[in-house]
Amino acid sequence: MDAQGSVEKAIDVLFHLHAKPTPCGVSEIGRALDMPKSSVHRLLASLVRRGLVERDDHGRYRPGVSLVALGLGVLEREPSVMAARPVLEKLAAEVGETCFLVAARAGALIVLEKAEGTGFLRAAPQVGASVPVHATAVGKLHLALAPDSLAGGPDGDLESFTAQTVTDPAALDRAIEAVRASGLAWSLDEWIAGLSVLAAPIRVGERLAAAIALALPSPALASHDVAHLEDRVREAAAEISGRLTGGAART
Amino acid sequence: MDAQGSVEKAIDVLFHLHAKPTPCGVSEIGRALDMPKSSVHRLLASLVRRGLVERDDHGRYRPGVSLVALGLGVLEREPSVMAARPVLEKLAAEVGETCFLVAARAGALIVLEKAEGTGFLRAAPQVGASVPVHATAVGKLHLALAPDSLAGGPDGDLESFTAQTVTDPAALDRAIEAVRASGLAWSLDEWIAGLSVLAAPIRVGERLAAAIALALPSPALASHDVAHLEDRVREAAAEISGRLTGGAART
DNA sequence: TACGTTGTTCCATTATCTGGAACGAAAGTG
DNA sequence: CACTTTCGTTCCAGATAATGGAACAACGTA
Repeated sequence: MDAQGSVEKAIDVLFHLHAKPTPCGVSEIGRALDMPKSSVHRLLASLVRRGLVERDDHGRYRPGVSLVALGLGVLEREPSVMAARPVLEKLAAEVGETCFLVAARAGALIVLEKAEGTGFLRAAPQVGASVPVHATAVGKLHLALAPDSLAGGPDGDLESFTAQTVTDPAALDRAIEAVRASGLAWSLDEWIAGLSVLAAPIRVGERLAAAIALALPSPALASHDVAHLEDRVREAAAEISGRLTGGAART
Repeated sequence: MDAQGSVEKAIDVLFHLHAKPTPCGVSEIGRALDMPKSSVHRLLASLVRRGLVERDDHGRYRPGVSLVALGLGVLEREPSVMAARPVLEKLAAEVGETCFLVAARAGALIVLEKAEGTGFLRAAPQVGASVPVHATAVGKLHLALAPDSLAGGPDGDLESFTAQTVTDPAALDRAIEAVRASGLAWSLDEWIAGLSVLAAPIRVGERLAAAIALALPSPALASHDVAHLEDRVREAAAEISGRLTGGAART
């Protein structure tokens, strides 16, 4: 966690600003990151000069708007996002629930895109956020189909989020085997109580490029035709796969 | 444009990666930014360690997924975005055309949010991008109602984008006066040929907090009831203003 | 008013960044 | 297939730029 160079310290400052919901002052950051005020001040000055950090009316610091262009640029660069966006929106509108595009990046599972449904379950994970592996549908999907894409095996540290979280490695292995057999993954209240997720793989060739996930409030499972949901999610994933391999990713 | 410290150089490298559509190599960046390979390599290593930069299969460098969390975090932090999002979506769905939320940040006009319509005109500006001042509807709106929010007066450098761009300062002043009188701003092919935009101010108290913009292909103006469009955009802006002042910005 | 805290500036010390050169590997070329 | 070019990476002495304590001024508060 220690910073080695000035650029890494600057990035740490940036992430601290990002983590805090309200603008921060120099002294506060210095105390939190154990850095002298003058260093924080100088690093912030550099960040401000490049627009990564701004100052509000009271002189306090907050993340700057240049970051949104950088962040959105990353998403536009991802072909899977471009291919998945319309499909996600169509699926979300049909089913009325929120669905996500998730992929393994830098050894973690990152939410790349989201299409919100009409139900109460809005914005469960944020775009850009990372989700746990062993307690989510997309995580089990990756463990089953592309375990190498995730850093750090799920061994030993199976954190328990809810009473339904699978914490026994052997049980997790069985679940993974079931996912491999069916080509679909479920997560029933295993990460967040009341949240059930159905995930399907998006393949390009033999590789697992990403996963599509449909999130529902667990009680809503009773009022849905589960077999139909599985078919629709599978179809959507296949459609995205087709767009990716077919090369029709242009706007 | 010259970098002074290592953090600013690192940020310059980051922006260069963002500007290039494809992943870059160390030497290429060094040549473009006039920096020795070894410096670029070390800066990139720091950026990679913090996840702001990633490497593809061929070892080349590209912006990393950490940036999307940072960028999206900035948007979530903006109350105007949270307040405007549902209104923008509703307006876009009703009119069938793309509409934007634009605000002045750091002396420039930044697109904060976008709701795409069903027409052909998709994604004209990107979220996070900046738009010119004197040739756009939102720009004239800001010049009329809050000129101090924009850095650098529009004097002298009225760049001509199309044949319709207003390049005469006196004519621009007259246009600004008309905007101030009507409370609405139009841009007819002044920035991009074929693109017409209608903008209305979002006020919080006396201050101009942001602007809502409805973009249409210029030929579509004939098939729309322009007076009705103006009313709807005005209503939408008023609704966002109300959400901002009413304090009902919670999810 | 006196106090505590803030953001900012200054400056000598030295740690850190610099950037040229050398290296092995990979890609391109004859 | 050998040759050449270009790539990414590592190394290291020199020198620049980062460091952090102290002093300063500006608010906001007791």
